Amino acid sequence: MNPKRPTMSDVARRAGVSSATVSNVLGGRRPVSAALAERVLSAAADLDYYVDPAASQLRSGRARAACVLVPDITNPFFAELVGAMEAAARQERYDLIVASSGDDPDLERARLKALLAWRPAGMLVVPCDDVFAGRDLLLEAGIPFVVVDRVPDDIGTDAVLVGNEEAAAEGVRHLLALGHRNVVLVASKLALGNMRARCAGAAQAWREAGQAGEPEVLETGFSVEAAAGAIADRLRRSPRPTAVFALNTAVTLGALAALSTAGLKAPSDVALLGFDDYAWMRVASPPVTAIRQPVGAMGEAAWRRLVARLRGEAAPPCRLRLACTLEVRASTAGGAAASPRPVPERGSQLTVIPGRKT
Amino acid sequence: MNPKRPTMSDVARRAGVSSATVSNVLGGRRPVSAALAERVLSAAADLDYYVDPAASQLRSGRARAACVLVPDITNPFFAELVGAMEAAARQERYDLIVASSGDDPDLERARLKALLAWRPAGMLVVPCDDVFAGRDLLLEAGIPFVVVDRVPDDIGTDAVLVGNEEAAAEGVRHLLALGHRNVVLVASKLALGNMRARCAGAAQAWREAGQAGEPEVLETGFSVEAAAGAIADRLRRSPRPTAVFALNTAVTLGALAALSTAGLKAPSDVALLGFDDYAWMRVASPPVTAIRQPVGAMGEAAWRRLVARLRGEAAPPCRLRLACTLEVRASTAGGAAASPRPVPERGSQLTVIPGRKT
DNA sequence: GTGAAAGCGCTAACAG
DNA sequence: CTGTTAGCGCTTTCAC
Repeated sequence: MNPKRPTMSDVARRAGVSSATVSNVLGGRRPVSAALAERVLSAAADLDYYVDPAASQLRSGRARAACVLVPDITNPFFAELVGAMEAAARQERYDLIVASSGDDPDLERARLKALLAWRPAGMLVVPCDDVFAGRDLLLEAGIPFVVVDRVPDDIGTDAVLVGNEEAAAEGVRHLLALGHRNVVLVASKLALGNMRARCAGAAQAWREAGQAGEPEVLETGFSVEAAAGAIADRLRRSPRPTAVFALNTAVTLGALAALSTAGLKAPSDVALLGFDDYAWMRVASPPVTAIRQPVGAMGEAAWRRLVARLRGEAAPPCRLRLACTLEVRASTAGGAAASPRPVPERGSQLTVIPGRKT
Repeated sequence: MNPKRPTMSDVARRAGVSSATVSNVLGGRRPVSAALAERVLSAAADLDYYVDPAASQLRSGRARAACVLVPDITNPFFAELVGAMEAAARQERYDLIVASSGDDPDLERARLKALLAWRPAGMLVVPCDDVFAGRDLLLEAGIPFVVVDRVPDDIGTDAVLVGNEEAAAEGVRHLLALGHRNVVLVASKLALGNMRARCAGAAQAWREAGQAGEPEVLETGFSVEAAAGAIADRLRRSPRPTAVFALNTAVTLGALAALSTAGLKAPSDVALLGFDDYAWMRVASPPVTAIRQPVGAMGEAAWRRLVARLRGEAAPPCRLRLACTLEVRASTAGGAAASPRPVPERGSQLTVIPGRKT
């Protein structure tokens, strides 16, 4: 069909050397005289030749590819995460094979198998739940892997996540500072560890501020519509909360919809604090105060962790926790009179907490 | 390091057959007696064995992997496109290798080379511009490929895109029907064919409605901030347009920001018609009327086109054009009095226009 | 430094 | 139907 792609021996023939020499020049493993190297390189360029990574890996046993599995590449959060991972991997000349688990544990296992079949050097995974059904497949395969974002508590492996507790705590302190004493936390599903951690962090900050009890928690499910309905219902009951703290993007969208249907204005009627930070939050009316997760940094950090393992690092598993930042806008700050002062930095951007062996 | 992954001969030994038989059972290429097939399958299951696609492809010359190159996986539009492609590919047991070109023609070529090195069965590409610098690499490689979304006019290959002209025309007709006679079109960069096509479609609908001249066109660049600035400037000059038609997501966000800074309300002061359709548009105030692109359908269609070629279809190149739909919301419709009637279907969802040979 | 030859895991001929 | 054998494109001994 097509004029077959050139092979390494084509290059060798053209340069008048053996294929072993071509391999050594291109792979840079063993020294080759400058003269020959020159000839090989120009022959390769003439033929527009590049090494077949599959064949290379088959023979050498070393892969120059890694895999990424996320619950849903369609979700902008994961898309950005994958984008950052890809950029980082490219710099070290690794190719990335990406798959989605569709938030389904069975599919997660199936996709993991398909990915492992490629015999990648390593794997980056965002599990679809806290059980992480695919974990044993990874352990069996014996390749390094890093668990990202949704990290089971007992995971005995490298992990990269955000400081969910601290982020939620900062959000609650912000609301308390504005005088809110009747705050409702809105979570999608408390089955997700991230959601539980955010609720826990919020509750702790609440107590530490000397407040009685805990903020109320509303669990709405994943869809924007469901969240909108549940929040609207809650806003109609009294006592009406003075602030809504939405713990993910979908719920934040739901909260905006609920405010609109309930005919309430933020921040005058109810303050709104959201999670995740997207362009539309800056142009919403009012612009939405939100907790920004360092998505890109998470992707990069996960890749760096993986490469370290690929290079043979044998240190005990470690858990990287990246700090979120609070972006104060009008939905909490009270119109134009909002406090435009910068939010104080909370420690360093990157905290390393050693993980536990399993 | 790890207890080496089982190979096909491990399975053969365990089942007491030759590796060729294992291959035939697992690959289903040639008939095998039920008894042996049974033994092989259970041996494979015991060992948790799965075929190495790289080795398989090396020997057979047939790849069970395809590649996708998009400008930026971080962009929700492309993320959704890739998600749809992945889902479609998975159903036919193909793996997808995904890369981003970073909207840079040089990187596009480099990434294309890296992808082609895997000797994929085929390729799905969203070029980063209308030049499509990587085209020759694909032609050289001699594998089937489908160009998606940003399709050069003279492309002599399979292509999948939306009906940009028709979509923009429908948008303009909607605005005209609401009485708008002073409309400004806002494009990111007219260097992109999609943007030019949308302007052209809008202008044609304008003329066909018996209006004089053409709608004014504003070119703002890619960033939300730049768009916001340019649009705000324009809104301050007179005569102020009565409607703004934003031709992509970023510009739509920019338009919202501009309205806000200019202190204008949609639709009473200025109507706003956006492009692309995301959840936030439904909860914006006012909810944004927008042209929805059938992103998922595009991804699926592109995959189907590719598989057809992989199966050896030799028909002349074809250009699939999918229809967009207008989602009418409050930003154009005039508050609660908005016309909530369904938008009439414009022909079939899928139009096939034969491409030209190059 | 360089080349010849073996072999990674698999499938396609071919023999039986 | 099933087994034997060769070889895909590459890297790696091991000679020289």
